[in-house]
This record gives sequence, C-alpha cells and structure tokens, in this order.
Amino acid sequence: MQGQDSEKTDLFRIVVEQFVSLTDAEWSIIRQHLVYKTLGKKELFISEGDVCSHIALIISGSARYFHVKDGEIITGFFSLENEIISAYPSFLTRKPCNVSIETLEKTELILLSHQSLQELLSHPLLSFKMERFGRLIAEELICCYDERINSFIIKTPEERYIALLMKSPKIIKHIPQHYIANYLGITPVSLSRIRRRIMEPSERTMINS
Amino acid sequence: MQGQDSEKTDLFRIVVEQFVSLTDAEWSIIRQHLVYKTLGKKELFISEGDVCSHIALIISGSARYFHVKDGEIITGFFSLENEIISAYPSFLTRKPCNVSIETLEKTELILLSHQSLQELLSHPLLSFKMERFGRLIAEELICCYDERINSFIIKTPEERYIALLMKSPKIIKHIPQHYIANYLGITPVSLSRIRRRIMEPSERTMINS
DNA sequence: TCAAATTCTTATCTTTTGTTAACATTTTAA
DNA sequence: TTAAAATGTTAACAAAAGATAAGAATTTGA
Repeated sequence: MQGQDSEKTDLFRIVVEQFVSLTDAEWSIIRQHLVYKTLGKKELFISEGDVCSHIALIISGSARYFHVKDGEIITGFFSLENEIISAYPSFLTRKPCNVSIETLEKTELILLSHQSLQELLSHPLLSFKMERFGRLIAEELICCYDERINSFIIKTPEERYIALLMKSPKIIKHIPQHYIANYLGITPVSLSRIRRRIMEPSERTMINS
Repeated sequence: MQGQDSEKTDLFRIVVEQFVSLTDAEWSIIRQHLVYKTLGKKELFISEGDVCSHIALIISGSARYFHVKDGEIITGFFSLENEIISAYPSFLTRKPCNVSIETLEKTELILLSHQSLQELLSHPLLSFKMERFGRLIAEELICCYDERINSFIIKTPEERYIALLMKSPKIIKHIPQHYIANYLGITPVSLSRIRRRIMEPSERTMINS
C-alpha cells in the first residue's frame, strides 16, 4: 500500500461505516487487506466459469454484468460509481459464476479478496462487526433483488423502462441502449419502439415534421 | 409454550443449525421466542401495505406471495414445507410491504417476531451466532434471487417453464397453473399454450385422436 | 349430493415482441 | 485523419403473447 493508494482505499471505510462504525484501530486492520486497482475500458473483472475471488468497490467508472447464450451477449446488470461489483453468489459459494463482468470505461476499484474477508471474519477484534457488515450488505442486496424481480412479474417492459427512467436516469444517459434493453428483458429493437411510443406528442410532431 | 408446541418449535433448531451450531443452552433461549401457529386454507400471513412483523418456518403446508395490480391478482412466489416465509424486505426495513402472503392449504408455522430477533441479536450470549445466522440466511436468499432474475433475463417463458419442471416438480404438481403462469411472468392462457407446445408428439397424437 | 366456483383448455382477434436487414449517426482505434 | 466498429432507428414480416370469451372438467362447500 503506497501513499496515494492508501488514500484511495480509505474510501472503502465510508462504505463499511454506512453499516457498522469502526475505530481507527479496526479500520487499520481492514485497510491492510484492501488493494487498489484500475481497469481500462472493456476489461474483464470476472469471466463466466471462474470462481469470483474478489468483491470490489467502484471509486470511479462503471461495469456491466453479462451472460453468453447461444453466442449472443446479454447484459443483465450494471454497477456504477460507489457501488459494489462482484459475482456475489459465486463469491459466496465458491462455485463457478454464471456471469461475466466487464468495465464500461476506465474504472478504479478497491478490491477485497475472499481469503481476506475470511480472515477478517475470523479476526478476534473484527469478527462481530464483519459478520454484521456482511449481514447488512446482504440484506440490502436482497431488497434490490426483490424490487427487480417484482418489476418482471408485475410490470410490462414499457413500465419497467419508465421506472428505470425515474429511478436511474444516470443509467439511461450513460449506458448504450442495447445493454439497457437486455437489462429490461427485451431486445434493442423493442426498446427503440417503446421509446418512440412514450415520446411526448409534441416531440413526436417535431421529429415527424 | 405447551408441551406439544415445544416439540414443534424444535423443528426450527434444525434450520438454524444448518448455518450455525447451537448448544442446548443457546437453543433454549431462542426457543422462548418462537411461537407455533396454524393457518387454515387461504388465510393471510401478511397483507400488502402492512409492515411484516414475523418470519416463519413452514412445518407443513404451503403459501403463495401475490400482488394486486389494476384489480388483478398476480402470484409472484411460493413457499413450501421446510421453507421460510416472510415479506423479508419489509421485515428488514420496517417499511410497508408490497406483497401479500396467503396459505394455499392448512399450514403449520413457527413464528419469530422482528422484536424477538432484535433481542436475540442483542443477547450477549447469542448475538454473534445470530448475526452469522442472519448473514448466511440472507446470502443463501441472494443466490435464489440471482437465479430467478437470470432466468428472466436469459430465458424465454418456455425455457423458464421447463427449468421449473426440472427443478421443482412439486410446485408444478401441487400448485394451480394460473399461479405458476404469474410466477413465470406470463398469462395462464399463454402457459397453457406453452404446455401444449412442449408436449410430446406421441401424447399430442393420443389426445388429438 | 349438488349447485357454484375454480381450473384449464381452446379459439379468435389484437397487440406486442422478435428477427432480420437496411440505413444514418456516432464513436473508436489505427 | 480516416476506415472500421458500434450504436440507434426504422421497416417488413413472423412468432409469441395478451385479452376475451366459451366451454369442459374438476374441486369446493353448503
């Protein structure tokens, strides 16, 4: 950990302290396990079939999760700045993951390995807080998953798109549309039609004229 | 806790010990917080808009999770024997839940209230193991959610149905088809067509003749 | 037991989505 | 800079799904 990297890894503390408060002594132990890393654009964080060995906090940049099916690439999720990336089920179960994760742009990460997390979970001074952190992180993730599944069950693709517009305009603006289409469970062509359908009549007139 | 109820609540110990081992002393503390309860067929466990106050283990019976949208009832999930039921996001966040849960048949439950869980999480002798139990339960749930979301992104409705056939024949056999259709994200009519489509040609001939 | 309700299938028609391809625009990389 | 690649829209047609209704079979409950 060099000087400037150490500053970067300190950003991880903010995330942890959203769930459990840490003393400086506790933080200094955790910090030793963190690794700062940058990835260029379209670099892989994890490849389908590998066991996910790290979770990572995105300091800057973004990433997409994708599957390959019948030679087609299908994007299922995005992670943006200040969010965690990981093939979490694989990270937890130590089984090969069914997803690949690739950066969408130059991305700065803070990494924590599975091995390191296990050490922290076993560390006499930290185990309790780390267990709690792990629980609260997982519980928050459950709420996100739940919302996403409900949107598939209850909403039409058009409604899902409008909901995404409202909730994450950042995704709509910064991420290619065919990736968003996959995320919504539809084709890019279909999303293009939905966009035209929900376009304001005034705008529609402007374009048609 | 009367004698026979106490026997029933002991089934909860098996679930906990799948994640953390317990001494008899520890178990006796947890057990005091458990309540045995039966629900008749089509009774509500939780109603959309309420804050979910309990998680429950199904000893016998089954339940379905449903939403109401535009007056339509849409079933999103099922829980069977030996599984947990709860509007977990609501239970965790103390916010009104967006789902109702109703038994599909006469159902025996072991209840643990949010209040009780908080007490156990604060109990000096139990907090560590309860934190760990909470973490591991949440992590397992994440894996289930992940699989379900991936099936919406990657698979067609027909492929989702076939996957359900393979993985949970019990659901297909015991649960009305229009509920399963909702679960797959399609209409009952559409599921009926899918079933005919994937029916063996031989069977199809038998029926057509 | 028997009428009512539920469940499932099927048919018809409409709407939506998927597929493929063409084209314009923008971005990327050599 | 410039050719290649990526992105987004549109069109035409096919396939699938939704909506509605009718009817058969099964289940439920009084």
